[in-house]
Amino acid sequence: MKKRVLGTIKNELGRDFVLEKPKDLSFGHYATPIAFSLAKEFKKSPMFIAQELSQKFSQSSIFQEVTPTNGYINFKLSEAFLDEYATWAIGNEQSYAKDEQSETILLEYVSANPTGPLHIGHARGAVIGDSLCRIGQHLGYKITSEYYVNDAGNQVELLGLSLYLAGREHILKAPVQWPAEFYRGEYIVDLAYVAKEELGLDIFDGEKNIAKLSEWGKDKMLELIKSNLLDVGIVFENFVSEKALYGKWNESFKKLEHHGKTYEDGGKIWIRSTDLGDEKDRVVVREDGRPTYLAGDIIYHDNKFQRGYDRYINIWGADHHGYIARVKASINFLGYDESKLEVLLAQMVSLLKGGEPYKMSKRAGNFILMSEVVKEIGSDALRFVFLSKKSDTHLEFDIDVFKQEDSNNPIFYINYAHARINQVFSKSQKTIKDVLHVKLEGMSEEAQNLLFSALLLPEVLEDAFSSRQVQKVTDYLKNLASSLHKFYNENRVVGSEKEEQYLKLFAMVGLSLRVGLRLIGIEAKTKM
RNA sequence: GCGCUCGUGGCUCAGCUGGAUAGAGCAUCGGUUUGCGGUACCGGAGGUCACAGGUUCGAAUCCUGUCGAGCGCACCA
Repeated sequence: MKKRVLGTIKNELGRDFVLEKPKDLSFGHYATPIAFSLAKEFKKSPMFIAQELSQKFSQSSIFQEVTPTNGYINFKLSEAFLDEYATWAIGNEQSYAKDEQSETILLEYVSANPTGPLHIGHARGAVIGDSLCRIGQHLGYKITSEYYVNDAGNQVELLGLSLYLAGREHILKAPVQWPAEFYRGEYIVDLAYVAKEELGLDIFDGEKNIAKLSEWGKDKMLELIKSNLLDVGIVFENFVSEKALYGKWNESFKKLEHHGKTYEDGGKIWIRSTDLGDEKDRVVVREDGRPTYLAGDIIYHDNKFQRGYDRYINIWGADHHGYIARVKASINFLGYDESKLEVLLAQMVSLLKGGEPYKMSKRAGNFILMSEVVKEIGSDALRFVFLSKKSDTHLEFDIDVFKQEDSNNPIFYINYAHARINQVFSKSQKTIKDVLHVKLEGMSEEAQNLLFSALLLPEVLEDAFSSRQVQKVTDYLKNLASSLHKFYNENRVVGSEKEEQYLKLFAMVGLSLRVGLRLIGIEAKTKM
């Protein structure tokens, strides 16, 4: 819809312009302040220019009215145009709000260490990534979702050691000293028991078995993570193992060397990341020859860029923001265009329950499991909260709100609107087919506005995706639901003389609610 | 100390490629049903957009400085 409008206006004006939403729908559906910028150029008043320009549109069929107001030009779409679009959309649910973008994107998210179940902090990046993926794919982008598995390095070793100690302590009842940094969550003890079943009791016999426990435990944890993800409807296309890529280090290293971006100092190998704005140069190979974590990421990004996507998006926890500069520098040093990499940061989440704050920490024992919260409020609500705020702002929410069944609970509120529409249809004993032919013309101002809001979904999706701000979708859905409830309260549908028109209007609203929800991973309810 | 992010009604946040009276939800106060689910709707009150300068026709939005908050500052991952 917006594209048609943009096209039509641009055609008349013959230049670029900003198209925005008026503050108030009573001004029109779209508006442009272009007259202000032209005022200087033509040395005429904005009012005069707006007046003149708006007359150009008097013949257009998609606008009912184009009016100059205080220098703005306001466009009001014609009912025939809105109706035509709605009729098509209702009749073509599968194609509605789709687009034909062709960019290929590699989207990496979650990538939590395979050393424990997902906690609530991971959940945010997870649902944002998944929703971006769904929305983007709907718009035609070719998106591949990927999970980078940190299966090399200390963390996994630590997992093996922790399992080993847990087994000795709880199963063999041997006295054990726990170093501070070891994993102490309950899941470690549970997993130790599983190890006893699957690997036999003597796995806890001597330290020689720790490597085996690490490897086995990591696989188990990855399975657990996958099932945590599946519980909220997330399935990854690719899992890439850090360990498996390690063999390619020489290849990547040669590229860095070739570009003269490495040097040796103190027996270690460094990269000159300060050249590109990093605070200091970084070690990539330690004195003892072991590559650092950054080296792993260099290999991984080398691998990513070799696969030739148009764009790369990483979703990281906000505590990694200092890491962005060095990864970007590395990509540049490898000879790639680092501006193709975009990093979205997911900020911390603070959870409340009945006003009481929860504290969480990744390593200590008192973090909140994602699965726990899913169990309490369900996948839909969990997804909705995490999607309803910009990813890089702190998010605070109270679990109890999502157990309420009233307008305090946005997911309930939106579902209720959708269910209401269904209810009205069944009460009227008519189907969508029965009303599709009805023309949405001669309707009240409110009805027209509701229709217009319902038709905004495609541009909301486009905007949300290109700005990587999924909360624009949740906001839109809340507003649309609110408009529906309001309209419902003020207008009787069943039995009124406008019944068929209103049913068609409702069908359109229901469609946008349903499709919008689906694209953020939530199935709309038809009954409450 | 350095870097990043940020500071908008009591609370949680929109708005930030400069543009029409700064918006919403919650909380609060007051209303709405002899009608399709009141599990809903309407209205009131409440804001020096942290502060001080600057840029301009116009600044919550851009620039500079000050104050305050969070996070990061590993050869860990």
